[in-house]
Amino acid sequence: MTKKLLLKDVARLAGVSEMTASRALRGAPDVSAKTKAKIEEIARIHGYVPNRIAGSLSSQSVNLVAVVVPSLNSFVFPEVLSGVSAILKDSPLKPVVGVSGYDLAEEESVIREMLSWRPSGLIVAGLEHTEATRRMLQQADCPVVEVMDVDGDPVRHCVGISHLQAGRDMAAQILARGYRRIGFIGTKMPQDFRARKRFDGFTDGLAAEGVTLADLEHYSGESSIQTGRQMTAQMLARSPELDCLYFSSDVMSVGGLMHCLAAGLTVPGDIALAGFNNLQILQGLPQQLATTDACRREIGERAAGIILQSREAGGTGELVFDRLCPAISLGETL
Amino acid sequence: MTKKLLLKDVARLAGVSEMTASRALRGAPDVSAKTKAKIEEIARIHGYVPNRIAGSLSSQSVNLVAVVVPSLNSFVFPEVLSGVSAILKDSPLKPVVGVSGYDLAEEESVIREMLSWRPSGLIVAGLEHTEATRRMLQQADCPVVEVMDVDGDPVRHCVGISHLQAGRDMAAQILARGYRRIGFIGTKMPQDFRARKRFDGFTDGLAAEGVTLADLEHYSGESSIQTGRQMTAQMLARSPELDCLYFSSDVMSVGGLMHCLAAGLTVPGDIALAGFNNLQILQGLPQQLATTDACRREIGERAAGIILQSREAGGTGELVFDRLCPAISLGETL
DNA sequence: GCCGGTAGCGGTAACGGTTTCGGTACCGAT
DNA sequence: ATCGGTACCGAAACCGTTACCGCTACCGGC
Repeated sequence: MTKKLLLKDVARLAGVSEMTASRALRGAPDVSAKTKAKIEEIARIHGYVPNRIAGSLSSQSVNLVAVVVPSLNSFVFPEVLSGVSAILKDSPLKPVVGVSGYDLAEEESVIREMLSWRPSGLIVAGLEHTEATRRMLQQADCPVVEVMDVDGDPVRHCVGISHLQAGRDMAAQILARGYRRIGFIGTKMPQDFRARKRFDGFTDGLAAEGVTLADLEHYSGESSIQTGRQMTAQMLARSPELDCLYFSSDVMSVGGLMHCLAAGLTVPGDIALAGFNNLQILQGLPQQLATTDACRREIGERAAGIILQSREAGGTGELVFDRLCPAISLGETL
Repeated sequence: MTKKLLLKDVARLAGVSEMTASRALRGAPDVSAKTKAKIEEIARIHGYVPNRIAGSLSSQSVNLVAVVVPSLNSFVFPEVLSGVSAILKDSPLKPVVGVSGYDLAEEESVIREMLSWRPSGLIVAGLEHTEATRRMLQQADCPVVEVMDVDGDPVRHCVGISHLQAGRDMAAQILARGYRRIGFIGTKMPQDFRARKRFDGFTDGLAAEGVTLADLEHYSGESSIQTGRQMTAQMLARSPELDCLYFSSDVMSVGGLMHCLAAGLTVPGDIALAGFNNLQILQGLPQQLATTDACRREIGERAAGIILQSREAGGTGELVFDRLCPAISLGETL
C-alpha cells in the first residue's frame, strides 16, 4: 500500500500539466493521441484510481442513480433493478441501491443519505412517504421517479401498476369461476402499502358481487414458502369450507400449494389458489399457480428511461405518469 | 424546485457563521444547545440536504462500505448483505452494493468505480480476479475483505468456507449412505468458481473411494427451479440407473425434487438428491432437501466486523483469515 | 481587579479534481 | 514576412464543506 497517487503525480510522471492528464484520462478532446497514450500508460502502470469525490465536486455532476427499495430478499425488487441496470448499461450512469426495510422513517434517512450525494436521478418504490421525504423529493434537483404503484399522489414522475385494480381483477376472475367461500392470507398491512391496496381492491371486487371474505389472516415478517404453508394449514383447519385462497404474494401461494400437496388436497378441486407477482419460482412447480404479473422488469426499465430522457432534456421534460397493465395468468390452480 | 440551498445559506438565516452551522448539523462539539437547536430548526424548515461530496472531500473520509457481489437474483447474496447491514447498523458506515454479473472484467470496472469514491472498506465475493483488480485491492487505502471462499490466495482479509471441502464432505456423506451411481448437475464452470470448486471437491471425494461420476451436465444462465427440473428429467431419462444427484445449488435441487414429484419417483428411494447453500426456499417443501449451509449471513457479519475493527485499529490490525465450517444437513432426501 | 482556563464561535486554507479562459506552436495562405 | 486558424496545452479560479487555529467572553480563584 504505497502513498496515495494523485492526478498531479500522474501528470508529473508523464511530464505534462495536471489539466492535460485530467483531459486524457477522461477522454476529453484537445489531447494528442500520443500524449494521451502516454498518460494512460502511466496511470495504468501505477494503478491510478481517480478521486471521483473531487471530480464530482468540481464538475457538479455525479453519474449515479439512486434506487431505493424496501427489501432485497423478497424476490421482487432485484428484478426491478435488473431492468434499471439494463437501460443504464450503455449510458454513463450507474445504479446505486438503498434498502428501506419497509419502514418510512428508515426510507427518509436512506433517501436523505442518497440525495446528499447529489445523484443524477432517484428511483424510489412506492408513493407513501413521510412529509419530510416528500419535501426532499420535490426539492431534489434531479429527476425523481416513484415506481411500482400508481394508486396515490406521485410527487414527480411515476411508473407502476394499480394494485387496487390488480386485486379487483383477481376477485373478478375468482368469482367468474364460481368460487364463493374465499380466504385471504397477507402480510401485515402497515408495512406494505401495495399489499394493502391489493387486499382492498380484492375485498372491493368481491363486495361488488355481494361476496365477503370468509376468512382472513395476516402475518408479520418476510414472506416465505414456509410461512405460506403454515398459514394455509392453519386457515384450512379453521375454515374447512373455503374453496379459494388469495395470497398477497407468490412466495406465500407456493407455500399454500405445498400444504395442499402434503395434505392430499387437489388444487383447484378441493381448494383454488392465487398469488401475486409472477415470480420466477412459480416455474417448475407441480402446478402452474394463478398470479398477476407485476411488470417488475418493465417498471425498472421505464423508470431508468425517464431518468435518461430527463437528463438530455435538461430538466425541461414532461412529467410522466405511466400506468402499466398487469396481466393475470390463471395457471392451473383456479 | 427552489434554488439550491447551501450551508452558507443556512448559516446566514440562522445568523451564525458557516463553521458553527457545520458543527451543529454534524453534532460536533463546541456549539451551545440553543444555537444548535436554532440551526437545526432552520435546516429542517428549509429542507437543507448537506452536500456530502464536498464534506467528504474536505474531511477525507467517506462513511460508505462497498460490497461487490456477482448477482442479486441468486437468493444467496442478499443474505450476505443482511449480515453486513446488521453489523454496520449501529456504526456511521453504510453498505453500498455493486453487481459484477459473474464477469471478472465487469467486476474490475465495478470495483474501480467503487474505489474511486474512496470508501471506508471494500467487501468482494470470491478470490478470483483480474490482475488489475488484484493490484487495486492491494493498493486500496481501506480495508479489503474477500468473502465466500477460502480456497485460494486472498489479497488481504478473507472470510468464507472451503467449497472444495464442502464438495468432498457431501461426497463422503453420499458414499456413506451407499449410493454409487451418482450424477452431477451444475452451472457452467467458467462463470462460477465456487461451484467449480464444489464440483472438483465432489469428484475428488468420490475418487477417494474409487467412484467416478456416472453422469454430468452443465447449464448456463441463472439457476432456477425450472432449469433444475428440466435438467433432472433429461439426465434421468438418459441415465436411468442413477441413484443419487448432486446439484450445484439448492434452487436446482428443488427443481429436481419437483421433477421426482411429477414423475412419481420416491426420494430417496428411487433417487437421492442433494444441493448446496441451505436457502430459505428449502423450508416448507414436501421433503427436507439435503444441503450444505453456506454460512452466508455469518460471512457478511464477520466481513463487516473486520471493516469496523480495522477502522478503529487505524489500519494496523492483523490480517484476518477466517475459515468457517459449513454444516451439512441431510434432510430427508439422502 | 487581575489572571488563567474554557466554552463558544469565526476566518482561512485546504481537499483533489474540473471549468474557463488564455496562450503557444505550427500550418497553409496571402 | 505576415496573418488567420487550428490543435494542443497550461494557469488560476472555483466547487461546498470541514480541519485547523485563533479569537472573544465569561467564569471562579486569589
